[in-house]
Order: sequence, then C-alpha cells, then structure tokens
Amino acid sequence: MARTKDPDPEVRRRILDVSLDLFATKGFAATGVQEIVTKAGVTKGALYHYFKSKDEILFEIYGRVFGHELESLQRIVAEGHDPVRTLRTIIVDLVSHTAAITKESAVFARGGHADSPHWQAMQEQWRRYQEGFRQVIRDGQDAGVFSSKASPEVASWSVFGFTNSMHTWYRPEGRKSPADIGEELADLILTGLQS
Amino acid sequence: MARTKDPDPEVRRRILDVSLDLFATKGFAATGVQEIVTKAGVTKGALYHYFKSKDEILFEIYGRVFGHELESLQRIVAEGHDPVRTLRTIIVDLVSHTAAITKESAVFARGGHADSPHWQAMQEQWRRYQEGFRQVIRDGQDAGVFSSKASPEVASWSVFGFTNSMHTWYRPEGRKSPADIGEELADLILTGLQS
DNA sequence: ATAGGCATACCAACCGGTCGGCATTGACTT
DNA sequence: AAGTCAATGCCGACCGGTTGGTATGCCTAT
Repeated sequence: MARTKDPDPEVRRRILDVSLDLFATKGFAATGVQEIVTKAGVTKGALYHYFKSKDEILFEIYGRVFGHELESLQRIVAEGHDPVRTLRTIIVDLVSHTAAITKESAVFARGGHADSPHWQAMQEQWRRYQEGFRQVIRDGQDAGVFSSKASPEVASWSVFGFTNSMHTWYRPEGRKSPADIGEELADLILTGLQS
Repeated sequence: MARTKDPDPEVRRRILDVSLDLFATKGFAATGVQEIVTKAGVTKGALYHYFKSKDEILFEIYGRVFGHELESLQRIVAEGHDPVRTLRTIIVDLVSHTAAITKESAVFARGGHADSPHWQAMQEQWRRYQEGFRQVIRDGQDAGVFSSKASPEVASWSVFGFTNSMHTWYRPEGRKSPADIGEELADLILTGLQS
C-alpha cells in the first residue's frame, strides 16, 4: 500500500455537499455533472474517481435519510412506556431528525429512480418505519387509551405528510426549535387520537 | 377564415394525458419529448404544433391543480357557518379534490422551475390558499372554540402534508372513499384543535 | 520505480426545438 | 359542378448544444 496523496481529503465531501444542494433545489435529473464539478471547484476526473456514476452520489445521499431512524423508533418502543408517551417521543424524534436533514429530505421527496434496487431498498425501509409507527397506534387502541374511531393509517399519514413537507417551510433560523414543533404536532395528534 | 380540419381533435388531449403520466412517474426533467410523442403515437411536429415548448405542457398541467380550489375555499367560508363546520367542510373538500387529481398532484409535489413566472404564480395561489385556511383556524381560536395552544401553522401543515402525500398512497380502488378519508382526517384534526 | 489522485481531451448518444414541405380541406370563382 | 387557391394539420429529417461517461497520462508522495 503506497500512500501517494491524501486519500480522502475533502474533495469527496465537497462533491457530496454541492450535489446535495443542487439535487435539493433543482432536482436530480435537472442537475448536470458538469454543474456539480464546476460549483465544487473540481474536475470530472475527480468526480468519477470517487464515484462510479452520478446515481451513486444520489444513493449515498439517500442513505442518510432513513439510516438510523428505524432503529431509533425500535429503541423508543423497546423502552416500554405507555402508548401516549411512546408515540409522543417518536413524533418529536422524527420531527427533530427531519429538521436536521432538510435537504436530504427534499431530495428524497422528489423521488425518481422508481426501478433502481437502491431506491426500492429505501422504500422498503421507509415502509417498515411506517409499519412500526402504526403498530404503536394499534397497541394504544387495543389498550383502550386511543379511540378506535381514528384509523392508524390516516393518523400516520398526517404525521408523515407533515414531516415530508417540512423541507418546504421549515427554516432553522425560525423562532420555534424543531423539538418545539415536534411537541406541538404531538399535542395535536395525540389529542385527536384520544377522543 | 378558411377552416380546414378539426382544429383540436384529440391529438392535443393525448399528448397531455401521456405527458401527465410520464411527468408523474418519472419527473418532468427526466422525461424526453421524444418519449412523449412515441407513447402518444404522434410526432414531434404535432407536439410543437399544439404547444410552443415542453414547459407549456407542464404549465397547463399545473393549472389544473389549484384552478378552482381557492374559490372553493372562499365559497365555503362565505357560507358563514361556525368554525368547526367550516373547517370540516374545507378539509373534506380538499381531500376529495386532491384524490381526483392524484397525478397532477404528484407532478406539482416534485416541483422544479423555481424561477419561472408560471411556477411562481402557482406558488402564490397556493400560498393564498394556505393563508385562507389558517385564517379559519384563527377565527375559531378568537371565538374560543379552538384551543389557542395549537398553532395554526402546525395544524395546517399536518393537513397540507397529508394531502400533498396522498399521491403516494391513495388508490381509487381502495375501500374508503375520498370523502370518508376526508371526514376521518377532519375528525382527527378538529378533535385535536378543540382541547 | 511505482502506484494512485486527479486534469484534460474527448466521445457517442441524446436533448429540446426548428423548418421546409406535403396532403387535406373549405371558400370562392367560373 | 368543376377547378383554383390559400390556409391549415401534421410530418420527419435535421440542428447545435449538452448529456453522462471514459481514456490517457501528468504529477506527486512514497
């Protein structure tokens, strides 16, 4: 192993940062490779040295979105609190996490690559998160603490829809912290679920 | 004025239908003009006879999204019922309308063309809809029928986030009708707003 | 010497869009 | 009724520019 230059200095990082910005604002397909390298101050040779394709950059961005969120949900559930407290914690956690990765969330929201295996794996993980979330609601209904009138599906989609749209309106410099916003949403939904 | 052939037979319609499908599934930028005309069974000449650009097709699709929804909201408000009934009617109406234009909604959700005047006009209309919606909540809070704890912003984004995500999960062949889903969402949100 | 980081030059394919032309048509003339 | 003409719907070859991706080799640190 002969080390020649910094193997992973910050070039790779800059390419990822710039790509994230462009994908989030213009969309993946509308962003050219030339545009990425120009803005990142590198050349195409560098980009294709670190990534084997433009798609691979996208997939690495995808990876950050639901990377740790599923295990975070499972950890909260494993703590074994009552459904109200469990669901509240999950919602605050989800809102906070989404606020921290607004750009990635925007890229994910635009979708695309419906046939690629990476995208499908992503969707599968997302689907499992939804399922875990809805199970908490069902547990609460079975325990009699949530009304059976509201369906877990509608309740969950109002939460996921909320977080999926955050990238269009949430600004870090705003008055409310992500945790505040999460608490407010939890108040609204939990009050709605307990009739 | 010499009339020669059907001025607007169905060719134009087919181009729009196919474009809507492709834009909704692959995205605007990722869809080629060639792809549209091939799938529509027409030629590029025909397409550029009816539309002056690929963008114009997109803008015509945009036009359907919030075309009548703003005046629908204003009409409901003008009926002057109590805030609870007003908000419920608005939510059911919004959910039903969104269910009827799932594809258009998907195209709109992907966004793009952030600088084009058409897109900005669209956003402006959408912004005014949001404002009208939130005003109903504020009126309810002033009247004391809604709790002042929940912010109109969070409440509205859970509804708009819900509708904006409908295109990812709503299927017309499903068990619940759009009106049913709308009522369920209205139950959840209205219960949450009244503490 | 050697091996890897990266620049440069380059490619075929495809992009959105154009343009000259042709076939079809109804209105008008005869 | 037949012929002429202009307008139109539409075709498809073609355009310059851009696309994602590659081949080659310089340069530098070991």
